[in-house]
Amino acid sequence: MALVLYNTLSRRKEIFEPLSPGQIKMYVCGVTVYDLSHLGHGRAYIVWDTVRRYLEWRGYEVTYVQNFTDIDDKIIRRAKEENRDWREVVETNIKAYWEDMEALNVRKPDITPRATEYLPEINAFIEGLVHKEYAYPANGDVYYRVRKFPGYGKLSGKNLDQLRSGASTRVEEQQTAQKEDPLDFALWKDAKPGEPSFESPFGSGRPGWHIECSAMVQKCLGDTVDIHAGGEDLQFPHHENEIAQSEAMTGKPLAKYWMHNGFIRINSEKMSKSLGNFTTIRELVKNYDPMALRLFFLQTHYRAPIDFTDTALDAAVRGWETIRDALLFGEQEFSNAITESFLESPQKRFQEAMDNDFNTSEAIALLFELAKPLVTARNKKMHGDTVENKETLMLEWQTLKQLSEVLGLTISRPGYLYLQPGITRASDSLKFSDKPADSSIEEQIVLRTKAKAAKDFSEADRIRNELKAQGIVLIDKKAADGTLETIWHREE
RNA sequence: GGCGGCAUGGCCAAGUGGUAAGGCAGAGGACUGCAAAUCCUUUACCCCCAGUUCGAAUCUGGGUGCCGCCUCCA
Repeated sequence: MALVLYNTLSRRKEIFEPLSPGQIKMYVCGVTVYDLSHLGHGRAYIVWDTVRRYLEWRGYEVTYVQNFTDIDDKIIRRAKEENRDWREVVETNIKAYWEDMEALNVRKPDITPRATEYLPEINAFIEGLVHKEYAYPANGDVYYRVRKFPGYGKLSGKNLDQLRSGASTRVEEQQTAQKEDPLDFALWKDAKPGEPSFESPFGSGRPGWHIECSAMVQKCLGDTVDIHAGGEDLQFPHHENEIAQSEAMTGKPLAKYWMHNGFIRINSEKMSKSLGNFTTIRELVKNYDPMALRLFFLQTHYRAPIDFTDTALDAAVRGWETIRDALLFGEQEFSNAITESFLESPQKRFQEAMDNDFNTSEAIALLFELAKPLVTARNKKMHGDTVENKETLMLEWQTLKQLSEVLGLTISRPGYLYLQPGITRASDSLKFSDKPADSSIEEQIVLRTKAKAAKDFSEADRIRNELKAQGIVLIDKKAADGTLETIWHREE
């Protein structure tokens, strides 16, 4: 079975064949670090992280490069507003980015180039384009001559004459005046007074956004990469411009496959700052398990839009609890007896799902299938019953664990056990079985049992709630001999 | 105005020619003093119309609705 993925360039699903066997060069457009990362960034990098993890699981050696745009108008503006040095703004936000991604279990890229670290490459790139007459200097700026590149629009399906009408009204007057064509875009921007600037053959200034990526892709990965990915909004103009720059320069395709992730919506509207419906990752992670968020994003196909609502998120939280409980149960029951055995059928179906353009929805359905018997066994144990079919359960757990990790779904608190190993019973006869683990809990259970016998249910419930507040959950059940007994376990 | 995408049960969401995965929620039953615990059972003809086909949620045409891009943006 072959891996198939949707290529934005052809607008079709294509069989994936890397440029060189077994190896994949992957470039993902990163963030502009002028602010904290929001949910949309979270989704994007969870998606690409999952793609990377899956490709590696599939046996490929992946080189994953993701840049930071660390010089740009918004960074300069933010620095001014906060009366800070722009470099400080950059460092603060990069640090925050790493923290957020770590919480979401997004692995670090192999290489994380920053625009300002690649100025020699950027300058050389621009010079090359000027030399080939794909670019021209104008009053300290340098622009790309869009009409010179025949393939312009091939990624986004736009054509130049359609674009023209819209563009003319939106570009600043001054800029328009010095451009040969309103659609031409800046490769280098002339320094303005009081703004950070860098020396270059074109005078002092700073690079345009699009050229950074072209230069960094080439330097880090070469002329052609296997996968170039980013948010769907980057399709035009960013990726279109990258293609124009890089392909004009090298004469080779910039990327074999172009992939784009869908956006997040809030109440069916695009999430954006101007609409004020903007949530940062760290804000959300305060209240929700990051893995629930990850599950939430991966339950929807990566190209589809996601409507972000409280009810949908709550559902994901509950869903994650199921998988988490299954993982924890296995951890508790079987961690001493780990073998490298897995169930082949679920693995195979998992691969088939993921091979089909990364169908994480189907893959997650499989995770739930594996989790279900584990959770049932867990519940049985919680109710004092014995766990049967341990061999099968262990295989299910190991398979679940393995496949969950491919999706980046792991328990973030190591050593954290959901169920206390010992379960103590308090029967109606007030005699305890098993080893007493905590006498004060047992005393409470005895008191509650007495209260129940006296039909003082409010007192019985009071005791139960008090223990519950301490994480002790009581369950009444009928024992084998027909009498009632109370068993307890500790949660979290 | 140009280009593109989507429309599946209460909510979310797979499924791309053969009689609808999964999650969440709900309902009924068991158990219980009650139950937030657990167990069992259970809930869809896939926006509308026409067509192709032995057969369509899945293909074609038309319609309706929603959304995105065309400007910095994951």
